[in-house]
Amino acid sequence: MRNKTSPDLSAAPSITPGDAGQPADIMDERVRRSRAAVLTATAELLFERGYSGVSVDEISRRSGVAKTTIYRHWPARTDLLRDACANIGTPQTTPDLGSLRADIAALMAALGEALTTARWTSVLPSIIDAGERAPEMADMYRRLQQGYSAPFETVIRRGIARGELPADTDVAALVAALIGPLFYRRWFSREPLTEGFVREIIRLAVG
Amino acid sequence: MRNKTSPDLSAAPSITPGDAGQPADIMDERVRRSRAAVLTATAELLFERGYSGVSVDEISRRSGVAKTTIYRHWPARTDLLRDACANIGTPQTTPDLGSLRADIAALMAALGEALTTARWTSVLPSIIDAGERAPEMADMYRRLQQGYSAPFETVIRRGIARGELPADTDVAALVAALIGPLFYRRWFSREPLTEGFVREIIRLAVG
DNA sequence: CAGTTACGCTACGATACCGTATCGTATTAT
DNA sequence: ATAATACGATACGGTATCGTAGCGTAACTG
Repeated sequence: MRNKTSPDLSAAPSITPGDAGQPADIMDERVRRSRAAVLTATAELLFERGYSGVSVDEISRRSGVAKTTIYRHWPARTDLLRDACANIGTPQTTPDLGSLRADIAALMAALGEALTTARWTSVLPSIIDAGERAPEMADMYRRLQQGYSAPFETVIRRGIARGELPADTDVAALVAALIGPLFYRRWFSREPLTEGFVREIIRLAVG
Repeated sequence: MRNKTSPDLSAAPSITPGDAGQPADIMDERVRRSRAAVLTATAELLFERGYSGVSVDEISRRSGVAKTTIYRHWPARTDLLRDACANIGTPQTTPDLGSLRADIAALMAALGEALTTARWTSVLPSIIDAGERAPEMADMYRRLQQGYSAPFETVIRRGIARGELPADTDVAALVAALIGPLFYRRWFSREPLTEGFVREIIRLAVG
């Protein structure tokens, strides 16, 4: 009845790209296993070699999933890479500790920790590079980025509402003044990202 | 007498990598032309496709210089790319306008201008990506980076000497607080980098 | 002007990669 | 159990790399 070449995921309309239209618990067990193994191996390779250094053949070798099977799930290499990149990053939660200073301190400490320890930080430049030329990669990255900036915006807006910041505060600029220097240290100046440095940046921005 | 495969540059000891041991005015005219054409085409390709998207064959096509000639000048693709990358960027001068605020304003305006207009900004993520895995690319990038940060450090140190900043100012952190947010806007958040934004960042850092 | 030197061209060999086709087998759902 | 479905293995065809070899020609230098 159906096309024989691609796993059946048509029962529910496709929502996310890369054919994950079916909730994971209804999905055929074999499909779930293959997809997970492939995405894990892809992430691993991304960490090691960056976006442009990942090949489907190597993903197949590393994951133990046949290359043909990979192409049954993702129509092209770029679709697979987009899916894999969309799931990297350290999920951030929005603190609510009662004061702007405390919330900012918590967010900045978490960000500093992620930037110095998380493996995905080595991939990000290559993802941004891909986004410089591929609009759909830029879209995907935008969502990743907002996962980091949104909590900052939230706590800053709360701070404004509480009167801890002027009503005409430039929220986006303040976010940049907080996150920017940390990113700068990790990827551009490559100096050590210490707690003292983070404190100093906080002091300058909302001191 | 000599090896027939590689241009003769042995009269003076090699100083810079990628065989530019000979000053440009003593160099054989043909060598000078070839090197220049290749480096120009390479830079062009870097702007268009990023570090990992540049191939020697395409450089040869684009520059009109035979691939064999390219390999007579650079032993490997990576050496050529390193040379080409080392010359991108907008050379920065260190202002001396009498006050810290004026110097900072001048530097930040120039940086903001470069980040919004210069073509090399699209290549930088791929260079940083290369540096994440290749130490010699990281070294090359470090020199590029210092071209931007050094003028900031200079004017800040002068400001400290003048008493415009506390003697215990964390110079590196202040540089990060100034440059970081601008870099953040250009490559990470991709929001418009306006003069108002630059002013706000300056105000927060040295307000 | 003569000898040296750099260059262009073509042709390689080797490798890596993308994406597809085919066919038989194993697993899952019904 | 049985039919539907996903998977694995192998083998492709096509392209794009990297880097080298050989040979004739053009250009520069002294």
